Amino acid sequence: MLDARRQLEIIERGAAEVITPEELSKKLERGKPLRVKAGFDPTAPDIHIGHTVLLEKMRQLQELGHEVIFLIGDFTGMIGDPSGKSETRRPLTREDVAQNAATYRRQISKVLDPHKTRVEFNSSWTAEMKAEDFVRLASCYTVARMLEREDFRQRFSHQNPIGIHEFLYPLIQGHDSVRLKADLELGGTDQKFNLIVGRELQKSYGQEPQSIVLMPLLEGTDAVKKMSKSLGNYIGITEPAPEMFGKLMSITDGLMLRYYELLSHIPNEELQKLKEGIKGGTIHPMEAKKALALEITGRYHGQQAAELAKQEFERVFSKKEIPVEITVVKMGGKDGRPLWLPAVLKISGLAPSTGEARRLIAQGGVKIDGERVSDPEKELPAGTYIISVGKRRFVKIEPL
RNA sequence: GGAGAGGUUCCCGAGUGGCUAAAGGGGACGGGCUGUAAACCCGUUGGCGCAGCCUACGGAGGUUCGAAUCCUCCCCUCUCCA
Repeated sequence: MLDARRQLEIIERGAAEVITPEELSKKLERGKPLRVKAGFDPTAPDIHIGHTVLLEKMRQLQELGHEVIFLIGDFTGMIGDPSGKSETRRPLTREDVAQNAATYRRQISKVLDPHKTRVEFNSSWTAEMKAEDFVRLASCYTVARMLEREDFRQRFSHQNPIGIHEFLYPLIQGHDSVRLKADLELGGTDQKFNLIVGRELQKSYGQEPQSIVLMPLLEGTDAVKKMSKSLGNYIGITEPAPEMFGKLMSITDGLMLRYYELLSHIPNEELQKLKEGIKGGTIHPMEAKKALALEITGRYHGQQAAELAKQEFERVFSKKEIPVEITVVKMGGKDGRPLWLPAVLKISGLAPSTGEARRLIAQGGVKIDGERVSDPEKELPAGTYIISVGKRRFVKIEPL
């Protein structure tokens, strides 16, 4: 095992907060593998690279020789995290959970070593708890301390409802740490309160409290809001390689450095050099971004696919050539009559409506075989054409 | 249970009888500049073979030559009191 100081350096990379570094350092100095816990929601198993920030941290800990537990909160999921607005959740069935777990297992194997990863479900011990066990658990915490949690505090002061059962969420999550005898728990910054409850509960149950590493919530491709599916600023890890590569290339330089810090496997020293190189002008940001896109795309699709995605990117955007893979749409007017361009754009999916198509043409966004067209009433005789809208949407039209 | 506020186009949000396909902002898209960056500038942002027509301001009716705007009923959201 690496010495404690080096380990801590690696663990702290990208972390928003460590509670507390001194305490964690002491644990590491013992030279024994730590038991590391990270909990995941049993819903939404279709993960994006924002979720992988936590997974990458888990991977690092695995490589440092620690025992990593991937905990699926299937029991907690029935309560619904209070922070998740008021959406009443449909309780997941056993089959849902099993299926989601399988998806998780498959997707996380791209980051974590499946043989070293212990997967647990918190229902396996929570479902067996008796009423008195819950009472004992609940007695370990006070209402006043519960109300320290920001969203509880706010709702309480605004006289908005707080279900009693919502208090169980942090308690059960903390109790998981007790059951697992966790030395360290990882979570997003939004989980801070819950993880701290875990510490308190461990003390109540006579255990050494877990340390905590909080990871930031990764900003999405817009560089402002946190990555989420509903905001459409995400990069899903199952997206096709060219798509993934392209999205990574479109992020801002600042965000690129953040992605490097939180997602790349390059060591801290190299990261430092990279930052300096970009600042000093010896490294072109675009080259650095290509390397990042290559690394991440390669992680989920393999080196070869990533390399092809890069070539494709350079082909289409640097050399302005047409893509290798291009959607082909066959169409033709009746009796060889010419095709009305806006209709062609609509049918081929390049525009959602003929109105939109007209606008795109008028604004100079449409090219046929590389030639810009400006007449919305343009008609095309039957034939083969490459039509493009903007920089990235291409379709090949062929006669029926 | 009682009192009040509100539901407008992708989102926020103006609009209180015709000049309103509906201000302004955000987002998105297209163009310019570039590194598909970012920032910035310009433009577009209901549908339709489009100088015109059709559909739209929670839903259903009604008043009116004319309604997002006025009336009636219904649905939903929120706030305050109990």
